[in-house]
Amino acid sequence: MTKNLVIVESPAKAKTIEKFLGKDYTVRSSFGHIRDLDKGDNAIDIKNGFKPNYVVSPDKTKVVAELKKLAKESETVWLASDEDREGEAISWHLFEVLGLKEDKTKRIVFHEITKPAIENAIKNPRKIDKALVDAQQARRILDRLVGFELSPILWKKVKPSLSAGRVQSVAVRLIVEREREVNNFNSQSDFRIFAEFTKEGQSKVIKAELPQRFQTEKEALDFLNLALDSQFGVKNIEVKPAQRKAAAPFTTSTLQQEASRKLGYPVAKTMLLAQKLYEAGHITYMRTDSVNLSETAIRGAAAEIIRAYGKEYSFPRNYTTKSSSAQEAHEAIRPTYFENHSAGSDAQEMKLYELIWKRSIASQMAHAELERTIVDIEVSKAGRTLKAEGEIIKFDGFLKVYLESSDDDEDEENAGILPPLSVGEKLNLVHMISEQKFSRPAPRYTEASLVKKLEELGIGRPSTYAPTISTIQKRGYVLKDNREGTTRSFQTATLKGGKITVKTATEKTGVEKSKLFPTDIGTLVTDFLSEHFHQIMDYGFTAAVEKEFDEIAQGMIGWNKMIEGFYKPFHKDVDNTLATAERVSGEREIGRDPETGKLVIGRIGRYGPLVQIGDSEDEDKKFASLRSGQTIETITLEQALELFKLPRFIGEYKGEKVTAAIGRFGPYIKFGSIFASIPKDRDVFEVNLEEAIVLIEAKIKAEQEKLIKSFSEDKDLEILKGRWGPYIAYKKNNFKIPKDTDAAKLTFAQVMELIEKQGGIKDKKSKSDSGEPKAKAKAKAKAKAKAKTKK
DNA sequence: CAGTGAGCGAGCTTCCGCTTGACTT
Repeated sequence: MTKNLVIVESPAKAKTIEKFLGKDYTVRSSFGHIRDLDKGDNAIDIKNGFKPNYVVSPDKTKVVAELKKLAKESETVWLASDEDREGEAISWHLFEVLGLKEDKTKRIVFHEITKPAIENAIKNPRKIDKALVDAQQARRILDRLVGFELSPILWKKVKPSLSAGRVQSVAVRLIVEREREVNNFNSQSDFRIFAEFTKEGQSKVIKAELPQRFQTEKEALDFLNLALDSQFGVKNIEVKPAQRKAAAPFTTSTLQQEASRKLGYPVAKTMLLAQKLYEAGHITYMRTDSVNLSETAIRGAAAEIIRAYGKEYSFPRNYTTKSSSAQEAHEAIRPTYFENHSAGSDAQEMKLYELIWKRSIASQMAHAELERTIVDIEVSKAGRTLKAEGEIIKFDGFLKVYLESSDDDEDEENAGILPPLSVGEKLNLVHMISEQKFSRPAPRYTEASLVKKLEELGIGRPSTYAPTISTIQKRGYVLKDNREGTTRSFQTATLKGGKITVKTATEKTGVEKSKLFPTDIGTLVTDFLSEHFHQIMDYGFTAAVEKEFDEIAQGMIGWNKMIEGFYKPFHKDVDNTLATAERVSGEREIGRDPETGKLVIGRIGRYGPLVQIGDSEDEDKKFASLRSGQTIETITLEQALELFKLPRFIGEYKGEKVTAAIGRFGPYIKFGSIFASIPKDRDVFEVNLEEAIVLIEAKIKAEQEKLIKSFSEDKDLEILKGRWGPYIAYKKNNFKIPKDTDAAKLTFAQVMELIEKQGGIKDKKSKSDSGEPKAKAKAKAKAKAKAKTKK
């Protein structure tokens, strides 16, 4: 029998709070939302004011049953879910589902998990804010309406199983548009002048640069020629104090960005590691949009900074959140105990913890005091001055522990220390270089920079950034990929020892690592949705509906009124699109085949993007799949024709033809019935007979080693080595072997037992026979369940 | 359109936000 039941969202939080509250309080967790809209078509009664039909989520029935029981036994139930829209809704659903009584229920909130905060919350209970709950219902219903009306359009007009939604479709659009920007970018070049000097009698190099840029190589060379006859001297020295300030402590989004830049973690990995640190009690909650720190945290950080670095390094303060969409239900992400400089159960967790610790500590440390020196160096004959910059750190402050990285720090070379100089002083030129520099397009998104952009647009929440990124990749809209880049030449000239040498040098351009690229399907779907659902695809759509949700939360409008206002025109577009829009395949005319004069087109087929010679009427049209990295939008006629050169005849081996081609699993060599994959570093168009024979022989050998064991009891039974380890093959059926068993030692009886356990063999040919295939049985069960709910 | 082991054809797919598990089917 408990007096008080407190319900929070997270079990780790429950554990901590229980300690603060003592024995009169039982603290349990709801594990997030306990109810959601029903799965099928009867989730929302559109004709009846969009009345939602909520059901307890299947994985929550146990939690709900337990909470119900505890609630019944308790004198007071304290609903302590987060203080934001979703949290308020969780409390309301709990109230409804648990059948709570108003006079025995109290709603409390706290933004930080500290004893005073919890005690204060208990002293100040309130009622459930129904207007805020309604705002959440509107959000939920709008997302369902958008997602479940748009996706089926894609199934009909593009391809089955695709999806669309308020968040994901805009995320894909960002990537598609960035890709087009990059591909259409017209790179311009100009010429920059760099120089290095020394002070008389010293070896320390002073680096300088001409602030102006030259448009042509001739202007740059003219400048070098003038410099050739020039004297160099210090014309002016400017010394300015400067400051650098620490960045705010981490939110989910900034944590993901920094972990990506500094540690190279994908966002999902960062969240997984953070979750573990949180569950172990090392850090505060990792899904937050707030930069706020509790009083306790600020005091704790200050104490640790003073202890470890000294009083002058401490600068306690709080930060304010810039993002307007922030709901600030939690603290910033920080260590629970600042005195622990290290925590975590493996190297990756420890690195992430260290990053969080440093960032949080730095946020409470003093500004760095710098002295920036700018020296103008006169080039006597040219009438222009070069600039040399130096920076001295007078007081390192927070830089002692942490410096935030930026996405493009290529140009960002730290200014060094300059030797003492005086105006009028002569300098010796070591060398002067003119270099052609090319402008660059906006960079393609990484997972983390996409999260940053989404947050700026107010799209998505801390709990959904990582899942959204994985969804758009799973749907095949977006691909995380690398590009090798191409070599390009640039002009450079060096003035050294009274001589000018002109040279053409080369550099790599377009190298990409772990960047997000749109696939053909991603591009196609984005164009389709943009054409027919301009409003949903607008980058400001979420911000606009958020404004209306806020009005609902303030009681200014009813939620069903808002939804109705949105749904009427939206649904009209849906009907209209279903009725009138053509099925799309992303077809693009690439050119004409010079041999036959037939049309060459690119489009998306059943198995993905392909090029085709001859239109759909053509009897002898030919097909070829695109290779990875190629897209319908960018493939050239030359590249397309190249694809038709496959399969390519390489030569003969043992009297049989050897050919090379590209299949569903990549490039391969074919020899009789043998297929051997061509390794990544070899080109399918270049591989020669000698190399092919090596691959063929290796494959034959692998085939021979494939058989691990056969059985005299039954010739059809074999244990084979497959792609995923040993498996049992029996009469065209395959069966798994448990991980920890030695496949070679299995006896006939053991193998038969394994087969029996996995449902025995099924006749492949005849249709209705012993035992239905698994998938089918499942589908049937589902259909039955559906029929039931409809009644 | 086409290749490795399964599947081979009827009925399914899908949204966004909260939160963690997991009976091995």
